[in-house]
Amino acid sequence: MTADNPHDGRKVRAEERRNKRREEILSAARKVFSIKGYHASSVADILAEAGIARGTFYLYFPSKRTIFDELLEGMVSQITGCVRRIDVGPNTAHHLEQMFDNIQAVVDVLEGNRELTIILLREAVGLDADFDQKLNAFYYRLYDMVERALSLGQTMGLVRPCNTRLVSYFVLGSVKEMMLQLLTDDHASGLDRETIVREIMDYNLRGLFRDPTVEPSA
Amino acid sequence: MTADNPHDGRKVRAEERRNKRREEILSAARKVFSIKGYHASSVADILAEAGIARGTFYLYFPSKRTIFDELLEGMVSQITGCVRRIDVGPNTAHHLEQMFDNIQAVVDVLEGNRELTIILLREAVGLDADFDQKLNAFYYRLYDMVERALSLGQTMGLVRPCNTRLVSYFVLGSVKEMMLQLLTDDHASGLDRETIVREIMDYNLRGLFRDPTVEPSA
Amino acid sequence: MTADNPHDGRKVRAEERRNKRREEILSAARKVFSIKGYHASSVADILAEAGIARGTFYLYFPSKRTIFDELLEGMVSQITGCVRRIDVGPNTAHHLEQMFDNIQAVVDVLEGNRELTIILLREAVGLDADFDQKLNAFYYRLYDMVERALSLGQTMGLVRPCNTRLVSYFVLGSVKEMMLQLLTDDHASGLDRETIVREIMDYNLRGLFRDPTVEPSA
Amino acid sequence: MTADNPHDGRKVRAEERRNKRREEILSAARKVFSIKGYHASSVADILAEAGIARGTFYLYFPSKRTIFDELLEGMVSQITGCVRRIDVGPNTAHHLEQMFDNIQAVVDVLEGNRELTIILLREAVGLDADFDQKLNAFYYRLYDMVERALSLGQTMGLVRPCNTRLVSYFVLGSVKEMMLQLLTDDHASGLDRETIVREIMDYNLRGLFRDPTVEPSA
DNA sequence: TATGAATGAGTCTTCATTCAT
DNA sequence: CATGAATGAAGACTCATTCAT
Repeated sequence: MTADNPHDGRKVRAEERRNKRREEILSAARKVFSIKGYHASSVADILAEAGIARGTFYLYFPSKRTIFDELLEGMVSQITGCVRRIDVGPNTAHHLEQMFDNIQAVVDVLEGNRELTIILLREAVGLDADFDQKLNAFYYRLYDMVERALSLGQTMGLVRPCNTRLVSYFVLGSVKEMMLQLLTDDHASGLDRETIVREIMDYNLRGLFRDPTVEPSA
Repeated sequence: MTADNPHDGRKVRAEERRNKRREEILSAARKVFSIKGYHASSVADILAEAGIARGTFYLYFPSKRTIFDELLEGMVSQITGCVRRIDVGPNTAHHLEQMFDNIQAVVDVLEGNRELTIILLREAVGLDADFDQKLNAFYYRLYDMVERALSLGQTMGLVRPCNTRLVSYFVLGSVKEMMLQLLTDDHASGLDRETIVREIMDYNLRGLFRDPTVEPSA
Repeated sequence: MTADNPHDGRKVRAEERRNKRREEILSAARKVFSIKGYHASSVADILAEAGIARGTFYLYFPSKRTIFDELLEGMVSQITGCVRRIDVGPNTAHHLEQMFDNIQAVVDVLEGNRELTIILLREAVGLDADFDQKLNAFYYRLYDMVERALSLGQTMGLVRPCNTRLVSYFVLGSVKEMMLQLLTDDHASGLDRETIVREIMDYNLRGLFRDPTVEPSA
Repeated sequence: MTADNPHDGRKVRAEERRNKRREEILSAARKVFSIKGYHASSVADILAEAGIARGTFYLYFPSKRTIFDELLEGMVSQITGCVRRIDVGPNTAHHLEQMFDNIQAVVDVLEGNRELTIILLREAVGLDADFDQKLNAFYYRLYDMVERALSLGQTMGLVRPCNTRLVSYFVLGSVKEMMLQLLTDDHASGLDRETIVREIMDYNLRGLFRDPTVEPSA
């Protein structure tokens, strides 16, 4: 059971090599998908990018579709994972900070996974009913988080009266569109993360706060 | 010269029948594409939906791709056509009204073409370089319109200082996301157009206006 | 029964119109086939050339294949019809004259039906087993005529000993190739019929005659 | 560096297998095309003949057209390659021998590639402008060789005055027709190569030589 | 008789997946 | 484990022929 068991050691190293290979293929697929899109990308493209043989691919992934799923699942869980539920506290600033942190975290993840983000925002829709379902579930979860935050804010008198469901669409939609354009258009980038997040906050909060005297962005 | 010339009459009726058939096929394609997406839809699906034979399809449209293009082009031109450039006048209310009218017009078009809107918002990306180009051109045009309106608003002291490009992404993104969700989710609809437009205006304007005392929604 | 029976007259005129139409279509098909070849020619091409509707074509000919057959049959019977069996007479010159006349007649027919000749020589092979059969029958008949003439010539001591079958291939082959090239290449034409026939005679006879002192071409 | 390097060995054997398979498919296509002709042959026919799956075909050849081209190109280059330009020497016999060798070589190639010859002589015309071009270029080259040989012969006083272009058509035409008939008709074969070549020589030379006392065939 | 819209069998080609080596 | 040749289902498109008007 100890690590110095030669049998286990071999196993471990084999496992490591296998994982390394897996990652290489995933990486190649990520690149290919983000450039050409799911449908325009062939398994052959991934093979070429990864420098492996056809059979090898299917040794690690059961299908083209599966590897795409896995890439997106990873992205989805990263995003879901980086968002923290707003902690109900006594003072406003605290909530704002949490919201700010959340947005910043999400933007960080998106920017840090340029390729996956592009895939998620452009290609991950309309593949088939199965996948649409999954993706919808993901987005619903995000909508719900935003919606609950809004409701909470309304209860606390921080957020003006509004249809929270609709506004949750607005909030996520505005972020999605901006991120996609920023990552896609070469001449649209060049903005630092700070600016981006502040613009998001300003845009959203000034529209959401009942009390216009609050100044969210320092 | 009169319409009751039998020859002309026959011609006219033939033309009518032809257009009717074309519309039927377009309609079938619209439905199929909006449900299954471009790639998952086969010409056979369209034939089945339209109740016609293979050859008939190609009698009216040269390819699967072409009919898809035509559907989207129609949608794009409807949207582009219903938007009026904001007329620069002396008083704020006037501008707001114009903006309101524009948004209302767009929302009307989108709601009136549920299937096409779904296609436009979900599927019309990543098909191929050619089409992406066209679609980008369309969105750029919209971005520019919004951006120019924002700049004008800033000049006139109505709009707070902001990165107008980024904010144009926000504005369109929020509307796109909301419309897609509204048209896609069965339980999310049920909102009347009035409410939707007012929410859009509130959400956007309260974030954009420098003077928070303005009350855009009556 | 007389021609002035109004009913018969109408019938006759109808028959005439019908034949005229038939000829127009045949003519259009001839042109189209000779330019684009059988396979590259579509029924639509013929319709366009003839200025008729799809259905009309099938009112006169049961299929694309049939009209092609008919064109070639016409050509074949013209050729077969213009060749006269060599009349066995006592003197050589007479035979030569007959041969000369035959060749001249064939060349006349071929030159007078440029389009059909091209079709016959280029396209009328490899269509399908059925047609190949027919065409072979036609050529066999020609081979046989030449072969019998050669045998006769040998019996009469005019033709040198040779494999008459092989030589019949040579004779027809040389004429076929030349005609095709002459009709096909624009810069190869310009030769008058006289020259062509004399060259054919010289080429063939000087090789076939045992007695080299004979001077076939005047 | 030696051949028994296991890696190289495997590579070499793989290459061999690939070539073998290629040849099998080529062979199947050759057979199918020579029997049914290009247009009447479907890729499915070739697959059935070769005993392979659809995909396999396209693994070795990009299209039906391509494999046909390759077959003919091979035949064309074999023919072109086996013909030697007549070497200008002082005595007649020498020239005749060279001519004889050339004809013999061509006949050998044609007889040794029965199927390809049939394809070349029957089908390789009227496929499309592209291919007709190629084939014409090939024939023009042959015509030119014959024509130049004739001109040379005329200069040397060996060949009687004649239109060398026309006669080059005669010469090639006679050989083409005979070969096609010989290879196509089952009952027409049975002649040995010697006889065939001698008949060709006799037929052509006795018509071309000014001096009829020359006896080309021993 | 003439029309031309409709038909659908037939073909080529692609590409994700399998499997023997 | 790795390989890449082989597979064959699936899909787009053509065009000769039919038939209702």
